Amino acid sequence: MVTIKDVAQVCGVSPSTVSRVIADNPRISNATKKKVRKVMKELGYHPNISARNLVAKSTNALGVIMPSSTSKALQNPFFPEVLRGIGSAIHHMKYSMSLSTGDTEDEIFEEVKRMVYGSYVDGVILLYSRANDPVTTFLRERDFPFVIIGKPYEYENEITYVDNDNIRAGKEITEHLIHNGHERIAFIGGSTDLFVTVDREKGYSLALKEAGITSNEQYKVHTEFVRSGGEEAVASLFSLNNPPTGIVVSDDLISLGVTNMLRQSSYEVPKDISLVSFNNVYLAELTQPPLTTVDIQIYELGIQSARALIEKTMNKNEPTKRIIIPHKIVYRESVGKIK
Amino acid sequence: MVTIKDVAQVCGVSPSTVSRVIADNPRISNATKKKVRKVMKELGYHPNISARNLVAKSTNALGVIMPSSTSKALQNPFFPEVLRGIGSAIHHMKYSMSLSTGDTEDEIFEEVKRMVYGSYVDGVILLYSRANDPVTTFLRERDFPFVIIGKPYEYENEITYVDNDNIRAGKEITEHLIHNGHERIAFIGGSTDLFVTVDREKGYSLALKEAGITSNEQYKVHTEFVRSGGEEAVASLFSLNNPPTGIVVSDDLISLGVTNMLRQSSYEVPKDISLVSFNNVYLAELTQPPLTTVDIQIYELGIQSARALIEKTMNKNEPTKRIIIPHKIVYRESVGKIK
DNA sequence: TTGAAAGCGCTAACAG
DNA sequence: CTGTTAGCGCTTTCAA
Repeated sequence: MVTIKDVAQVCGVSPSTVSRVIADNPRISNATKKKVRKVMKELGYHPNISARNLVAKSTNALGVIMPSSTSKALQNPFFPEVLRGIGSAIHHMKYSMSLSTGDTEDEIFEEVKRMVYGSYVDGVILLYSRANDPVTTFLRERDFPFVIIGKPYEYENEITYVDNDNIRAGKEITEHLIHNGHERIAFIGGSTDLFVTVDREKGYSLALKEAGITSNEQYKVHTEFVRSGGEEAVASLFSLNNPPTGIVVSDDLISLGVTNMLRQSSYEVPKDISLVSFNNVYLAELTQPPLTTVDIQIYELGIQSARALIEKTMNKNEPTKRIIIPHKIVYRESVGKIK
Repeated sequence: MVTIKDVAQVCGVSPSTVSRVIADNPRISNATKKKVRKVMKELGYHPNISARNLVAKSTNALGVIMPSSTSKALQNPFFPEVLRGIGSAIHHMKYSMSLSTGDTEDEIFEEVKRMVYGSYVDGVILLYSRANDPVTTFLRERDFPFVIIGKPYEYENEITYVDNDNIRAGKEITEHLIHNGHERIAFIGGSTDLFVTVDREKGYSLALKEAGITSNEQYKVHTEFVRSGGEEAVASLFSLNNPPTGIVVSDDLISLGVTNMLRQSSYEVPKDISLVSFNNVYLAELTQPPLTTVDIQIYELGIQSARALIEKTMNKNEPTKRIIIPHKIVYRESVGKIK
């Protein structure tokens, strides 16, 4: 391995001079800079990160924590897409990303501790937001820089987070159904442990209320991402006296499941029933019919969270921020007009 | 930050003793070990990784390289699933994972160079295999430890890789169609730049040949993951004089698209046409009907690649290996009997 | 504009 | 069984 000393020796300068050239220190003459750079290239010199990190007491790396993967939820295309966003921001800032996937809550917590205690990373991005999350508490108590993608359960004002305005998005997409003449509108969501679900449902309720439609508890269904149980829940929706004519589904992946249950019961979208959902992952245009869905700009969520976190690591008392990424509705063919 | 010296001082021993306790060196008395450990806990001591890496000249970290994300292919649930596998292996070995997503080939190459030159990682896992890949060449020429998930394009005997027996899998799944009476069987695959596609198609051809079915070039279609163009390709399949009664599709995600094109043309699966594919991602059971597909054990691909790579980094002249992960066919409802 | 020297936190001979 | 010492590769005062 070629070190700073080797370069220095060949150049006939001191190691510190070489170091300064690397940092592009303005107090080094252009002549020496040029010479040193030439030699660095010739010898194939590359700075050793560990050595640099040791003295700098910082790693220029961010930790990214995936949610517990006990459920199949991780197969949601949401994740590769945020990772891409984070990756892009990180690349441009010359940072690196340390990824942690953990099967259980404990495993995740362990990994975070390793990252933080071992000074593996300068900050952490949480790809989930859960109630009573030991990780969040840990990070908060240590005052270790972190951001959440999604809305924090507690201490909302003390935690920097990047999210969509899910209430508004939920409202708007429901209104789209209303504008198309729908009045009997159901909501199918994932676990209520997740804030996204809750917020999107809030928006749904709000839209109904504003439109003067009385909401119907029987129209609200919560199901896991996985098949099991989901079918019955949806089936029950259609055994009602007044089955819905439109459904707001909280996630494209769930929509896929719903579409198919519908088809099994010989309901046709959008003729018999209209469907709208959220995320606009690649799948949404692959289904038949393609889904009208809220594009939440997943990639951008990734970029912004990484940027916000990097700012925080560079300046410990950067103020807490709440960054809301705009959404937009993508109109496709899953919605029909009533009457 | 509490260092080894602090612990040493409080314990009244030398730093090296503390270091040895950390390494659980057998030549330290149990008494001191106990005392030192107690103090470490009390002071909240955690070893500094950068310092350790500097002297150890190794980082206990693996780099993971995603394919270029210009195409939407990255949204394939395949990726979160391999990452989980890798993450699991890595966690148990107390390694960490540095993830690189790059938009362009150049960006990817840059990141790999950073990882390798900067000694960020001890080895690299490539989540793709492409012809004329500068990254592969770079790694090979430097003799830097790496493994490929998939089959290398060149130097197959010199590169450790983890893959399925895609030819056999392709053969078996095609035979399943044949056993159900199908003779006019088509193949729809992704880009032929990918070895997976090629191998699975080989298996398909082989099965036909063994069954004495003459293969038909018109039955072979290649389409990108993305919608565009895919529809026409499939449509052309059904404008033939003798349209197929069964289709082997090289990826569950493509299957999803195909199913929907089929439905658009009022073909019903499995009544009018049978469909089989590969990967068994979560989606495969969410479609209507659920897909008969080859489970390639993505998670296991991840685990094994990480393990193989770690072995390699620990022992530079660990022999080159080819690790084949067994597949199994998951029978669901997308296949019908002919006659 | 450059060099000398100290030190980041840890490990590993070597010595005892 | 434990301490002393040197050094990993880099940055950064301080001095010139």
